[in-house]
Amino acid sequence: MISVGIIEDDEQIRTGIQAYLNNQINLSCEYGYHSMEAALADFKDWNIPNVLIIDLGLPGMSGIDGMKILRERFPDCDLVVFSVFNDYKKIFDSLCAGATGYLLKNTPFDEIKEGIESLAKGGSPMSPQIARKVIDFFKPQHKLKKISPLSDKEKEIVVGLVDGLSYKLIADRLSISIETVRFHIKNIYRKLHVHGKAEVISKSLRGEI
Amino acid sequence: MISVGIIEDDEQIRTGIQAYLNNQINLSCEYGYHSMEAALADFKDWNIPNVLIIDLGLPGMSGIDGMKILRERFPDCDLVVFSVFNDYKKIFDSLCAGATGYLLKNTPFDEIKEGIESLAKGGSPMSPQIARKVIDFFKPQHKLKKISPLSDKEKEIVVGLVDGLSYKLIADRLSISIETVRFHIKNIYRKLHVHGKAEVISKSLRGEI
DNA sequence: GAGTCAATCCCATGAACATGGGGGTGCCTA
DNA sequence: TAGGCACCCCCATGTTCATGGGATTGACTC
Repeated sequence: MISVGIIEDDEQIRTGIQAYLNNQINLSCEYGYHSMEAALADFKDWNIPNVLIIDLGLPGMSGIDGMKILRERFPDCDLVVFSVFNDYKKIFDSLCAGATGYLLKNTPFDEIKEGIESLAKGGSPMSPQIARKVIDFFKPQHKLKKISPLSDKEKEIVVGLVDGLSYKLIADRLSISIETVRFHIKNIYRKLHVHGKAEVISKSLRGEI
Repeated sequence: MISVGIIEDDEQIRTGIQAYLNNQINLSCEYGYHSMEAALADFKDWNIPNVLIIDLGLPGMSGIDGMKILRERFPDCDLVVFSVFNDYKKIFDSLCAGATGYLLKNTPFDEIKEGIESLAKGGSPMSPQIARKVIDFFKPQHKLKKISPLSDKEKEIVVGLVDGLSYKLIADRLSISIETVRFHIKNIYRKLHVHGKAEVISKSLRGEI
């Protein structure tokens, strides 16, 4: 028997889901709250469901802020976002806050049920649109590739800088003179509008090159 | 009608899936290959399925390397990994290579079919275990937080370094003397066993602090 | 075949950094 | 209450870096 809770300010939705889940043979949903504050006040180590369905657009504390606290206090409770939002920011903020699933509000009841069961089996329920966006996060981004104004050689030099090498060591690694390294770095600085290797390393590691 | 292709060296699996998919009213699976090389030789702009199911452990060119090429040449063809591997490296390498879905080899035929349909609707089919690992990627990692040997002030200084500031500017930002900045940086270098700000920036941005 | 451009080298100067020493003041904890 | 630790400041030395000027070569374009 999986114990489920729901934090959702729309009473109709909340009670509807509670009623549906309580009707399932393997689920119970005794925990229903209209706000994150109410939920946090009620939960204790010995009084916490296995799974929490959380709306993002709550009055008072937001679902995302709430999840950070919940994740900290009750790491064994799986958090599932239940929201109308499907934009990147909301999705990634939720995942970074500790959500283990993300279902859109148009998800049919039976799929919510399946999602909860999937959680128990080590899965992560996501609406299709959400899954696609999460996957897209890893996709190579060609667009940024071409805007790099650096030549191949200059990029090699940047790698050396990122590795923390001195000009001398970069020269040795690339089998060129230290003067050539100097020359390239001058041009790198010009192209990137920076004035020191620290900024080059930052830009590089942040993917701005 | 969705056109599907499969690249899989195990003939039994390949023909089995082809037969099943061809039996579906809304799918066709005319493209079957035993290796990535064979597939790449056959595909043309006018001769490419909508969806490609790809095994990772192929003889010759690996599925991951192949996907990189496919993604480049045929960006409109959705790639779905079909593999026994469920380790982080394989998963993320696949996604970075351009996979839009990832199904484990124990996936029943009907779920493969549903996955393909989901793709067409903008979804990203993933086996539950895979979805969980992808989601976990975003989860906050507390464990590394405490091992940082740097004091609070030192961390502030590191932020300044990462921002590419000179000692003077860091001093101004923190309202302390440049000599104090020097002092802290000396200690930072000692603690991190490095000998220059470049290495500090690298370590910091790589999450090693 | 003149022009552009990346890449290779050289020199010089001032600024910034790395590293080694000194001093202090507080706060906490044994 | 002494020792440890984080924080604050100062000095001196040598190294590395940033930036400006040059010059040459080969490849590719027009």
